Amino acid sequence: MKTEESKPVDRVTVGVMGRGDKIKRNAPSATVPFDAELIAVVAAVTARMPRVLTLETGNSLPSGPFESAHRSLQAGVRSWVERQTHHPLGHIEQLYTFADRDRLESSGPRRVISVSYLALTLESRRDPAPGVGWWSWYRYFPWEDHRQGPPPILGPILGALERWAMEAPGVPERRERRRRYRHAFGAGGQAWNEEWVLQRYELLYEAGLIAESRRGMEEMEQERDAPPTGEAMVQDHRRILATAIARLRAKIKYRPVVFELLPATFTYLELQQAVEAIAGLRLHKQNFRRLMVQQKLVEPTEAIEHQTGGRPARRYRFRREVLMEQAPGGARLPQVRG
Amino acid sequence: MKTEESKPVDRVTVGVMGRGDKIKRNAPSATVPFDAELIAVVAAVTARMPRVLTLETGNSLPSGPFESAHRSLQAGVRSWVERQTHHPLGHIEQLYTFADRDRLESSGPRRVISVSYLALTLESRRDPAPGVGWWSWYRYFPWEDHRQGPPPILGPILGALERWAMEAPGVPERRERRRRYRHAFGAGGQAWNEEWVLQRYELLYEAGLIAESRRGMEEMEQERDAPPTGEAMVQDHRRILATAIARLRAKIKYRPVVFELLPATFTYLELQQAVEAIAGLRLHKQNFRRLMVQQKLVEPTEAIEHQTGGRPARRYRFRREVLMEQAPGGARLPQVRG
DNA sequence: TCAAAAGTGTTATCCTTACACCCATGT
DNA sequence: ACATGGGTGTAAGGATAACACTTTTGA
Repeated sequence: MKTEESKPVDRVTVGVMGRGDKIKRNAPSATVPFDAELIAVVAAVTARMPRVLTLETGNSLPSGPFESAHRSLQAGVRSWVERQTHHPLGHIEQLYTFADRDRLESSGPRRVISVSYLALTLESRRDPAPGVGWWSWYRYFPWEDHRQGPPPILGPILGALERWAMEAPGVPERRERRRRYRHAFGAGGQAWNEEWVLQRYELLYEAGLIAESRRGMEEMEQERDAPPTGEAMVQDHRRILATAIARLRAKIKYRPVVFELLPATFTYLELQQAVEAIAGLRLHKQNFRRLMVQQKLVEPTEAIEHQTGGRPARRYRFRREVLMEQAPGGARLPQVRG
Repeated sequence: MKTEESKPVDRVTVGVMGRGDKIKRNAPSATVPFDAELIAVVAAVTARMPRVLTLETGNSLPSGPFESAHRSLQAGVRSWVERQTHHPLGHIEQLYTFADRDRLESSGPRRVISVSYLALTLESRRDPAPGVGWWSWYRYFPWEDHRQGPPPILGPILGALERWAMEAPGVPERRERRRRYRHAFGAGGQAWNEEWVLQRYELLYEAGLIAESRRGMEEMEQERDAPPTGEAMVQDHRRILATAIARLRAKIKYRPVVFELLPATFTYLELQQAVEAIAGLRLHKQNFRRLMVQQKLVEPTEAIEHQTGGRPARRYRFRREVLMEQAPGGARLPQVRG
């Protein structure tokens, strides 16, 4: 897996250069130009499931080249998603940019720079294009949904990771591998941290338990006893999805982004269930409410929802003003006043 | 939330498309290729000042084209910074990617994709290249340093912003402009939020108070009574610096990144002053200490510092283990246990 | 001796967590 | 009637903010 390494490159050119000489900033390079690709993770929550908008019946994310007609990267993303899926986007934010090393194209090796985005919307099913659909996140990451407690798939996965740890050459390596997987997956008495989606995916990848990692290696057989580790995606799209999930799970805690995934009004339970779907965790009802009340995130409407299966519930709306207000979550610095 | 259906449908795909049909993803585009540029904000804290590593005696950030020889974007950034400044980098993270619209080059219009990075290091002055140097952040953003209370420059700036607000065509526009600048700058009874560096810069830019915004408009004279708004930089480098400062000010609150800016051991005061330099705020001594103690971020060493100007102080070291431990700051979700 | 900074303690308040319990409705 | 979810109250414990104060050095 290409992970950006942190070892300094040894290529250090030392030269003598005066103030007048222009340092070559932004000089048109003699190197090959790049293709720029835009990739979108479009997320929604429907029927208590977090979902992602896909092409090719679930095998890839909407994506396409950045073109000169696009006014900006964001505009390009919007354009591609709408063209490919007929779905207009609302809230959108940049995720990450990475450069594949020498992706091969018919016209020879070309490097591609990929800029990924995360968009939050409501699922809409009017006029979808062929092959376009919404799939649960947990189809691709079945070990990430802990709403009903640790999912059954986790046992076999931990077993396979333990075997992987034992395969390591030396004793310290074995210990290190075990420490890492237990830490990432909350095994061995440690707590599950729902934000570490990417770390878990990369660990599985490194352990050869992810289908994508076996690509290219011709006819490498499935490891004996390898557990199922979710549906694969084209290229590294699943990795990008993991990045998006991690980002959203982290962000939901300190910015009011859930509301982008909800209709204009909603009950407390719907709100809580949206957060639960994203975090993959069950939350405490009363305290969740109190949190909303106390942070003044919502205000009541006149509407009452009767399709609750119990007592009718008031519908609330997001207080848009909070976006303008102070306090982006917890100010963890003990400021001195005066 | 949509409640019409209660069955957890896991998949909603409309349309007929086999796995074999290919949607045109990543098709080699007929559009112009791009140059990719890497830009680095290299930050350090020395003598109670947050500093940035610059070229051209303070006018630009280290940058250069991404080349085919680079193994990754990060490797490219490291390579350029070391080549241009002879400074090796430690901690590094991606900031943002943007695409300029049609930057003009000698060979005609070409689009450039810029990927910016933030690096944290210790200042070192061995063998600096000519024109290379470290400058205080606040040379570029003099309104951002509130460690001695609101800086004197803030008065004239608010005055100019008020004039800008009054210039607006209609009454509601005037009101809106006033609301925006007061909100961003903590004027009119509102609190200063040190994280909103980029918003403040962009507001000044929009108001025509930033030198960079007057570029290209030929011989547009300095507005009468326009206050000094810091040193300018080449292109949009100052904007990138604003993004970096904002990011660092936010991140320092929930991730232990300050330690990347400090030597291996340090006193509490040095630690506090580094945070103060970055945040541009004074912090409460005792409570700051308590925060460090309680979060177990540091551990004492045997060393005692005598050059304190007062009672000697113990030197501490960062507990690297915390990076591996739980709790990424505040878990703002009331999880249910069991 | 005094300035300067290190370092300790105490209090009131607020936030978080965890329980316990009642309310209103549809079936 | 009862299951289901809506909605309220309260008490313990921990974190935070704001003070007040003592200690130890160098100059």
